[in-house]
Amino acid sequence: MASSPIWASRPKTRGLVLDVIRAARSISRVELAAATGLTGATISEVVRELMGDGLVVEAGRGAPTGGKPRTMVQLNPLARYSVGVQLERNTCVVVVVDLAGRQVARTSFQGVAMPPERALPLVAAQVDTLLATAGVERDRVLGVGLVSYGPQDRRAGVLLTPQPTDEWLNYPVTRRLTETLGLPVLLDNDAAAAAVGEYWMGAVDPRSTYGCIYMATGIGGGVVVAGAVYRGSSSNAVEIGHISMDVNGDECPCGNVGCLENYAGPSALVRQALATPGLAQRLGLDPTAADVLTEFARIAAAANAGDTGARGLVERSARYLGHAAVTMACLFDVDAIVLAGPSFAVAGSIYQTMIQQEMDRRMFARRAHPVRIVPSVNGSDAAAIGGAVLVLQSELTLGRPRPDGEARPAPAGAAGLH
Amino acid sequence: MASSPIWASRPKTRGLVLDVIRAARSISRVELAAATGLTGATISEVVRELMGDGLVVEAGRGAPTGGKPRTMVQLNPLARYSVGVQLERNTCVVVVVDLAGRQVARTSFQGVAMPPERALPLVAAQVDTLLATAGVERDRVLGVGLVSYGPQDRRAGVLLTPQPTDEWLNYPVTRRLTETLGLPVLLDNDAAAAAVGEYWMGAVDPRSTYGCIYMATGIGGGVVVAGAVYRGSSSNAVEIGHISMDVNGDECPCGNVGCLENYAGPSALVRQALATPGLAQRLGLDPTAADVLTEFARIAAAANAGDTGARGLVERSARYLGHAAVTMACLFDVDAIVLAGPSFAVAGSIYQTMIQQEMDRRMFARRAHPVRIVPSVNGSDAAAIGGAVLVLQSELTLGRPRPDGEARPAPAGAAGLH
DNA sequence: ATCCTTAATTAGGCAGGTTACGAAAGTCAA
DNA sequence: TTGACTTTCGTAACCTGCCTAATTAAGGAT
Repeated sequence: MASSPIWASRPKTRGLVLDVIRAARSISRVELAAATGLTGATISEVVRELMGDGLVVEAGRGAPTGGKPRTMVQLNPLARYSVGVQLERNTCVVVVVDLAGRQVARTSFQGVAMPPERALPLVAAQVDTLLATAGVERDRVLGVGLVSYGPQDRRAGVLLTPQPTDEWLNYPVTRRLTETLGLPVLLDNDAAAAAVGEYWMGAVDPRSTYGCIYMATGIGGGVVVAGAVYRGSSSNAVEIGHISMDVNGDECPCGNVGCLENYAGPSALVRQALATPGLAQRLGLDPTAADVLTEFARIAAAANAGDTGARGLVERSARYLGHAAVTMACLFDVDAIVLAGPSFAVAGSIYQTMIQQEMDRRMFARRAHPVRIVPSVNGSDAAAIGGAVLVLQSELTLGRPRPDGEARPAPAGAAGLH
Repeated sequence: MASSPIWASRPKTRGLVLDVIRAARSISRVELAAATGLTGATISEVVRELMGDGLVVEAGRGAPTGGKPRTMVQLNPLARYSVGVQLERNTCVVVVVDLAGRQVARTSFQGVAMPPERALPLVAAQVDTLLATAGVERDRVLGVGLVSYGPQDRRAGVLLTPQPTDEWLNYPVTRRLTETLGLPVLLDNDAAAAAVGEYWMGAVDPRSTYGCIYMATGIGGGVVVAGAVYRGSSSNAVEIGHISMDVNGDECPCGNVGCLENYAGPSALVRQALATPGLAQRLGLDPTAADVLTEFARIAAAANAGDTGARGLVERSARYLGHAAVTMACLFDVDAIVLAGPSFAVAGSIYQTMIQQEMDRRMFARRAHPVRIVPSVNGSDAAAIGGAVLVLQSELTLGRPRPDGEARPAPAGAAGLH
């Protein structure tokens, strides 16, 4: 029953209305009409359809206005769910969220740094048990959003990086997971996912253009324009971790020189801390530790606690990130930049303050509007939640782009670049 | 007659069809159906309407296919015109283009570095005489595209920079020109205009995402996604001239440090040449010259001719531009970057070669697709032509966004950033 | 000449919106 | 309490823009 075709008719209008209801949390039909530009008649009908599908429920009356009071409608969070899976270098986070984007279950585990043939069944098992323990019926799950760092072929559902192990390169992750789980699987970039996550949670103005810097082990970026991810030509946009901060800097495995990640990323900070006499011992860093994030967390904790050495490292990193943020703002003309991911979660306030400072100093004169630096509302799990949200968005509010290629064929007589 | 309402009905479909016809130059109805995804019936009707407006004409038959031969249709270039006006620091270029984007008249003059009250009437007079001498009837002119460097409030039609003189800041340029000329006036960024100019001329794959670096006195940037300019939150996106190339670099009036423009821009090169002993005399540079572009042209000419000193300067500039291009490609994920504007027109091949080299070295490993660096098909006047093209695009192929604000009001219950 | 193939037009229908209007449900003042 | 007024929401009738299906047009092959 729940698996009735929710994309039955007029998918675009339904999606638009659903999106406005979500953003407003609770809204009346007249307000919906004003917000969407549709008429009351159309709204009435669309809302009735949505209620028929159980996606939306009426909830009380609005404030008295002198006439018939407005009846408010809101999402029925229990109507549908989606799963977000984030693959980091060695850890994996799985979340289940409801229609409103709220987390209803979460688990995480280490040890995915193995070939996909062995890792993906583990992931699938975790998804299965998480859904079971959370008591979520399978036919109410819209799909799985799989997010990861690094370049990828989103359409093909394939990673273009030989990490964590060589076998991952070009391995059909999406297809494999779809087969094992029996659920639609979407692949996307972690930072892009974190960015839309903010939108879905209502943390940003829906009309705005904003960016996101996502920092876990590496540094990624995403930009959202009016609720949609900026994709570029191959969905590998906003690779902010590998823009050059110094034309004379060290060569990076990526091919570029002086990459941001090598100055400001957690790996770089841990390396710098280990190279600073005395600091490593004082913070209890383990030079042989495999997990960069926990080592970085120690540095961040020390910086927060007032350790001068640690704070110096973090501030240096923040200054570089500030410059990168200015570059992002210059190029994308954003209203705000969200800081998301586990590494900002442990040292967010230092980063936020310093990046905002750099932004105000470097951008102030040139623009009518300021650029705000804000922490993510989804904290450490922003990417996984964002992955789940991407599924919600693609299944509910976008105009149902069929997964089987483009609707519109290539213009026949169009010339290539000559 | 020519001023009949060309946006009569189904503006979106008409725009789409017109755009495909333009891109293909000559195309049959069946091919139009395939390219747009519409059916032959709809295409028939739309094409008939377009022919009724005189925008499109039948032109011969297609190659035999075994059945009834296809009748080809193409744009009627003489049906409509538009005007492009580019304001540089001290010079102004005015062009008239036809529907196909081809230049039918051009003029340029110096001496706009005066208050707008005096400069704009001059510009208007030039537009008037250019239209008159070209023999273009006024009611066939769709409008004027005014393009300029620096930050601007595109909606309000106002420049946000106190250049060339203080009075320009916040002066209602668009409104003033509209009044004097009696034609619709659009304000836009010169680099963004140059970028769409390429699209309209059929120089790029219509489905691609590509960037443009525009270099006149300063350096600007633009990005086009599927034929539409990437705008960001205030239409001041892709300010590539002011991204930082060195976190320890000199402070720029813009507020940032180590701005690209101060390493690689023509002003910087002229300054560097004047500071190089012997070079200034050898190239015949005038330390008191007001016009940077002609001085830069001397350096470029010498570099092309093999002067080692001059070539060194240009190559240094090209290397910096190469790094900036890599940053642009990293963030926007573009297929190609077009080099446009007068400064590339005089030293294009050196720049193109070196920027392509940097791109291949710095980006190669990370992506499935390469990024091509290509010269503009519109050469030195790319921005002015682009300005005219923006008018064509807005009047003909876009879904006719009325100039009086947004069609869709703000979502009522939507929360701001909290 | 007749048939086959492909192109373009015509005719009719449906989806998804619109405007116009009326019923329902409240507030407010006499 | 009651009638006047305001506002919401649903229904009815219509309009636009596309579709499908059938028809006409214009070649080539047999």
